[in-house]
Amino acid sequence: MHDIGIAHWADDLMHWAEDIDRDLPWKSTTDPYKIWISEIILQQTQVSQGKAYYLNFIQEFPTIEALANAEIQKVLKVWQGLGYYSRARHLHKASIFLRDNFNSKLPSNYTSLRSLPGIGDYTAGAILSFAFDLPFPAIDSNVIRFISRLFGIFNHPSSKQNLEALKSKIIPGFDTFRPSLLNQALIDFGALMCTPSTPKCSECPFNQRCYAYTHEAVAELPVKKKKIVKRSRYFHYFMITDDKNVVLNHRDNTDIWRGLTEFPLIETEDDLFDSTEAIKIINEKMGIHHLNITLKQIESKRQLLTHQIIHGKIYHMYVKKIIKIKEPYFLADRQKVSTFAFPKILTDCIHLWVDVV
DNA sequence: TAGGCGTGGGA
DNA sequence: TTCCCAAGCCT
Repeated sequence: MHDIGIAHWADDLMHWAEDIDRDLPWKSTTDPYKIWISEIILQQTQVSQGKAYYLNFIQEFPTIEALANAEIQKVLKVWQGLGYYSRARHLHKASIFLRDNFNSKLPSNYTSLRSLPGIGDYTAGAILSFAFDLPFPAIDSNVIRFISRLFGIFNHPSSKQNLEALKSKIIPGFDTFRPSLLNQALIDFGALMCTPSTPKCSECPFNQRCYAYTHEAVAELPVKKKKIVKRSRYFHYFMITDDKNVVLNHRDNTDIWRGLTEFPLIETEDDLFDSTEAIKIINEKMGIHHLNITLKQIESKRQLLTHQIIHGKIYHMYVKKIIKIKEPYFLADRQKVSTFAFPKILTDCIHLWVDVV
């Protein structure tokens, strides 16, 4: 492995960081709770997208207790549109555990933090260093990219060996620099200078020492993960309403958008769809018996997920008066609808109905 | 270890 | 359009 010596590169990194002032709301606090929330929100999420959610989240749930005492539905609602909803469920679950077992405080040791749902190696390091200034690395994709390029680390990206190699470069730096500052500098450098595409090599203080730059391997590092194969799925949603209510369903625990709310759904193998089949299901599974049922397609949307392409069609069906509905389906009026969290593919249609008075 | 989990933005 | 990837974690 390419070795340039810890003292000098960390020294230069910290010097670079002196001039950096990213005005981000979670940077001006040492409240472990707020740091925790910010780190969870920023997982696989760009700062530009997460910032507003962070501000809103800590306003809705200013403390661990407030979060623990909230309903999960409310937490998911605040999370709506951000994606990776297990983050919200884990936050809620962890906050309840902390309220009941840790006096509503985040622990300041690695083992306890790591045992909380949703907190992995990176987030534990981030909380320990940013909130408590303890010497733990916080190795996110920014840091992986920067350190891999600088030292020419070609390990398999998801191997334990790779993580250990990265750690071994960073940990000695804590002898000299405050963990919070060194970790922040590493992340900022990856985010602002050593970017994924077109990094600012010409103005980089390390360019003459950087393995990737000097070996023309910037594009090869960090080592890329295997390409994801996306599969297509075809969702047919039925927005069944009368003047007051709409029929809804909670998604179960075995698929995407777990815990979110949606319209009754039929999934098919392709885009083709038999409406007589749908009406049969509406009659039998929902118990809606109505003469002269007509379905009108009102929307066609495509939603790209990490592993799936959802081809969604939304049909509207107006029923003069929905008397009752079979489980697990349930009815919600306009006011109640706004308390549920919907996947992005449905939010426009929900507004279409809710906003019509 | 590999696959799965959302959404948005930029090249 | 399509692809990559973004302050990862869980199983």
